[in-house]
Amino acid sequence: MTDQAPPPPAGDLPSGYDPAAVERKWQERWQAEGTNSPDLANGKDPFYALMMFPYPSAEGLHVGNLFAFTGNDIHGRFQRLQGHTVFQPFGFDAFGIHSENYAIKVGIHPGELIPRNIDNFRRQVQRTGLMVDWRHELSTTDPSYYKWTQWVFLQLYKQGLAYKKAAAVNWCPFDKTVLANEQVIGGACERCGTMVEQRFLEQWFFRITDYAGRLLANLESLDWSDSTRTAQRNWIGKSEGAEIEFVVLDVLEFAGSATASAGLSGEVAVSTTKVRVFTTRADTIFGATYLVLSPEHPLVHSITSDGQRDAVEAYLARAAKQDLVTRKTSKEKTGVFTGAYATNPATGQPIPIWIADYVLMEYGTGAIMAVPAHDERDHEFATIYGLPIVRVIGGEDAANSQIGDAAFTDTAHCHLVNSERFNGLSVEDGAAAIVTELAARHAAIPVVNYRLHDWCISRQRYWGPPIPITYCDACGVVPVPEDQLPVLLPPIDDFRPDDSGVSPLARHAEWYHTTCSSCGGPARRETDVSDTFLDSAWYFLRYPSSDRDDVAFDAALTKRWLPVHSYIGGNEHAVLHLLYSRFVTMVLHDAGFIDFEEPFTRFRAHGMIVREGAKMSKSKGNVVNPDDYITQWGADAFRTYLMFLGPYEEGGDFRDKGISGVKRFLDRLWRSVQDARTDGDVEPEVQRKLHQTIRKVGEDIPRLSYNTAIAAMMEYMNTMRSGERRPHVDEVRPLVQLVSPFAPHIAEELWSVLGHTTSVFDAGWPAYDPALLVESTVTMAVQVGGKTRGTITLARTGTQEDAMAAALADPAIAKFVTGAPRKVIFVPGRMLNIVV
RNA sequence: GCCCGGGUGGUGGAAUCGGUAGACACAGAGGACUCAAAAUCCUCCAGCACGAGAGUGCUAUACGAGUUCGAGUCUCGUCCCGGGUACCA
Repeated sequence: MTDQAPPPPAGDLPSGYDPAAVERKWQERWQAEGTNSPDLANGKDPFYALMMFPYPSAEGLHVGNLFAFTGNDIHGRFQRLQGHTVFQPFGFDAFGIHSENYAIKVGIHPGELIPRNIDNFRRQVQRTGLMVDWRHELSTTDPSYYKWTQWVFLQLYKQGLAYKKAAAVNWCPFDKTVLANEQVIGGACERCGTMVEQRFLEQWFFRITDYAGRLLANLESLDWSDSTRTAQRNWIGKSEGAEIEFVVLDVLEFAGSATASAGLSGEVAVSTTKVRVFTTRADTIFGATYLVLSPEHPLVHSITSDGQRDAVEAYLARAAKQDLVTRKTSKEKTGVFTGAYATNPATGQPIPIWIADYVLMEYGTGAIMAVPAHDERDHEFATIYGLPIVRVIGGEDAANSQIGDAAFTDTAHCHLVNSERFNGLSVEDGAAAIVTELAARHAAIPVVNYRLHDWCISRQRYWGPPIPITYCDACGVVPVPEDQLPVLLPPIDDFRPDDSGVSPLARHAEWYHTTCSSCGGPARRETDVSDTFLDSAWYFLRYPSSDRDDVAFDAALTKRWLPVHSYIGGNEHAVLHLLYSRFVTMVLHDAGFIDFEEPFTRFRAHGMIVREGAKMSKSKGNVVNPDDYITQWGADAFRTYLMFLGPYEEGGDFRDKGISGVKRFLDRLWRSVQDARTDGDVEPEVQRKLHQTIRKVGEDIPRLSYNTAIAAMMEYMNTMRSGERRPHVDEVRPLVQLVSPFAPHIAEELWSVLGHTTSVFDAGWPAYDPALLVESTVTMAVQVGGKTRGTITLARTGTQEDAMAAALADPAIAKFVTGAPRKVIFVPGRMLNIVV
C-alpha cells in the first residue's frame, strides 16, 4: 500500500487520551442507551438531517463519503444541541449497473456480494461515530423496500405518467448489452472497444416534462445552493418561441428538375403537407433559406423526391447505425437534400428541404427553419452545401456589411433588415410582430419548449426492481395489483445480458410466465427493471416509516418529519437525483398522498476533497483509507481534521501531516479538563474570549463554516492555555460543548469527567452574554491619504475629535500629516482616515 | 463553445457590511525543559530596500484598467485552474 497514514504521535499517551478506548466506550453506550434513536412519534421540534445515501462499493467507504456524512452529522448534532429532536437515518443505494458489472467481473452473485459490502460500510460508518438512528436503516435491494419502489411506479402509472415508447439505446454487439451514455467512449464500448450501435427498444418512460414548468418555477422559493438551482434551471432549459408552419410544395409534376428552384413558380401545386418548425428567432424568418428535418422525422419518406430517394435512404441508414454519443458530440455537419421545397410563409419564396443529423428529433418538432446568416450551425451547414445566406439582422454600425466567415448572432441593439415592413424593429419586437401576423394566418403559434426529456426508467438488466407490469393477450398491459407486490427479483445464476436485447429475466421461464390478474388467463411479465434513480427518488419518504410493512410511508409520521429540513450531498447529483426526487414528490402530492410538493426545504452541496493537490483515484494509489486514519489518530481527530481542511461547501486538500494539528488540539482539550481548577474566579480576558467563541461557533455551524469554527476554538484554546496557564473549570466546560458536534466521543468522555451523568448532546448549547463580548477600548487603524500609517487605542465610545487628537499625538502618524486635513473620514470603532 | 465555482505567504486556508491582508493550522528556524530524545511550552516566519540595532520605507491578494478618502472584497476587460454540460433551433 502506498497510501499509508503517517505514524501516530509516538510515546505512551502522555496526555492520557486514548481515542480508541474512548470511542469504543461511547459507541457502545450510545447503542445500549439508544442515544441516537429519537422518539419519532412524540419528540418535540423535529429536525430531519438527511445525507445522500451511498452506493456500497466493494472498496469500502471513500473519504469523500465520510467528508459528506461528517458535515451532515455536525449539523444534525448542533440542531440537537439547540433543542431539536434530530433524525439522521442511513441507508444503501445498492441496485444498479455498477454492482451488476462488478458482480459479473468477480463471478459472485450480487445478492451475495451486496450484503457483504453493506456490512463493511456499516462498520466503517459506525466507527466514525455518526449520530445515526440505525433502527431505520434501509437498502434499496431489500424486497421490503423495493416493494414500495414498485408501488411508486404504479402510482405514476395510475396518474397516466408512465408510458411505453420506442427509444434509441446504445448497443454493444460484442458484449450484447445496452450501455449507458457514460460507458461509450469515442463511439466504442468502454470495456471491449467494439463500435457501439444504436438500437430501438420499447422502453418505459415517466412524463417528467409535464412537470417542467412547476419544477422550474418552484426553484425560486427553495433554500438551496445557488449553483444547484442554476444547474437545474439550465437542465430544464425553458425556451420561449413559436412553432411555424411551412407548406410543402408538390413537385410531382416536375420530377427530374429537383435542383432548379428558379423553375418552380407557376408549375407547382400547393400540397397539404406542412412542416412544423420550432424557433426562438421568428425575427429572422426572412433569412430562412432552407428547412432541415431530423433523419427520424416522420415526413422524411413522404416528401423525398424519386430523384433523391437513393441518396436519402443511404443517409438515413448511416445515421441509424451511428451510436448516440458520437452523433451528439461530432460537430461535423452532414446532410442530404430531399428534393422537396416548402414555401417560406414570410417571403412567399420556395426554399429547399434538407435532412441533417444536427437536428434532433427529440427536441422541438424535429425540424428547423435554417437561418444561416444568424445561426452558427446553420451557417456552417450552408457553407458546406452552398445554400444561400441572407442577412436580416443589422447591428448598430454593421447594418449593411455582408455575413462573412461566421454567423452574426448578436441581438442586443440590433434591428431587422431585408424584412419588408418589419425593417427597423428590434429583434424582440420583430419576433413578436412576425409571430402575431403569422398567427393571424394560422401559420404560427407561440410555444414554450423545454430541453428536459421524459425520464427513461427501463433497464434491460438484472440487478434492479422488476417493473410491476404484466402483458396479457386478452387484456393488454395490466399493472400488478398493489396487494401482489413485491414482484420479487428471481434468483438467477446466469444474470449476464445476452444478444436478445431483453433483460436476463426473460430467460427465467417460470418467473416470466404468469397469470393475468384481470382475466386469469396466461400473461407475461415485463422483464425490464427500473432505473436506480427511481430507488433514490423517494427514499427520504421511507426512512421514518421503514418499519412499516403495510404502507410506503405513514401519514402522521410523514406529516411530522417531512419535508426534509436539511439535505446535504454532492453537486454531482445536482441535476438528476434532485430533479427526479422533486418530480416524484410532486406526483405523490398531486395524488393526495402527501401535503407538500417539494421534498427538501434546504439543500447544500458540499465540495470535493483532493489529496496533496491531486484528485484521489485508485489508479494513482493515493486514496485515503479512513480505517487507517481512524486506527492511528482516532475518529474524533479524523472527523475534525476533515472539517478543518477547507470550507465545507468548496472542499479542500487532504494533507497527511495536517491532522497532527487537530490531534494536538484534542490532546490539549483533554489535559485542560484534567488540569482544571475549581477554586478562584474566571479571568475576565479569558471569559470575554470564551463568549466571543461561543457566538462565533454558534454562527458558523449553521452556515457550514466548519473550518472557521474549529479555528475559533483553537484560538480560544491558545488564550485559555497560554503559557501553561491552568484554566478554571468554567472556562473549559463550555468548550467541551462547542467541540461536541465535531468530536463527539471525547466530548462525551470529558463531559462525564466534569461530573455530568447524562449525554452532552442532551445538555443544550452554552449561551453567550452580549455584554461580555465588548472590550472597553478599541484599536483603530489610522490612515493618512488612504494609506495605513499606524494604530491608536481609544475608548470604545471615542469621538472623531478624540481620535484626531490621539492620531496627531503619535509622531509616526503625525509626520505624514503635512498640512491641514482636507477631509476626515471616521468610522467609529474601526478606522480614521485623514486626507491631506 | 456555454453554464457554475475558484486564483491570497513555502503549504492548506482566514478576512461575515468596501475599513490594520495573511486568523487558525501544517512545514521550517531558534530557544526552554531533558543525560539525551519524544512529548510539552515559548519566540520567529510575505517580498524587496535602507539601518549596527530598535526600526523605517516601498511593493504585494493571477494580470490590466476603473469607481472610491480607502478595493482581496464592487465594475469592465484578459489569462489560468477545477467541476458540469454538449449541435436544444
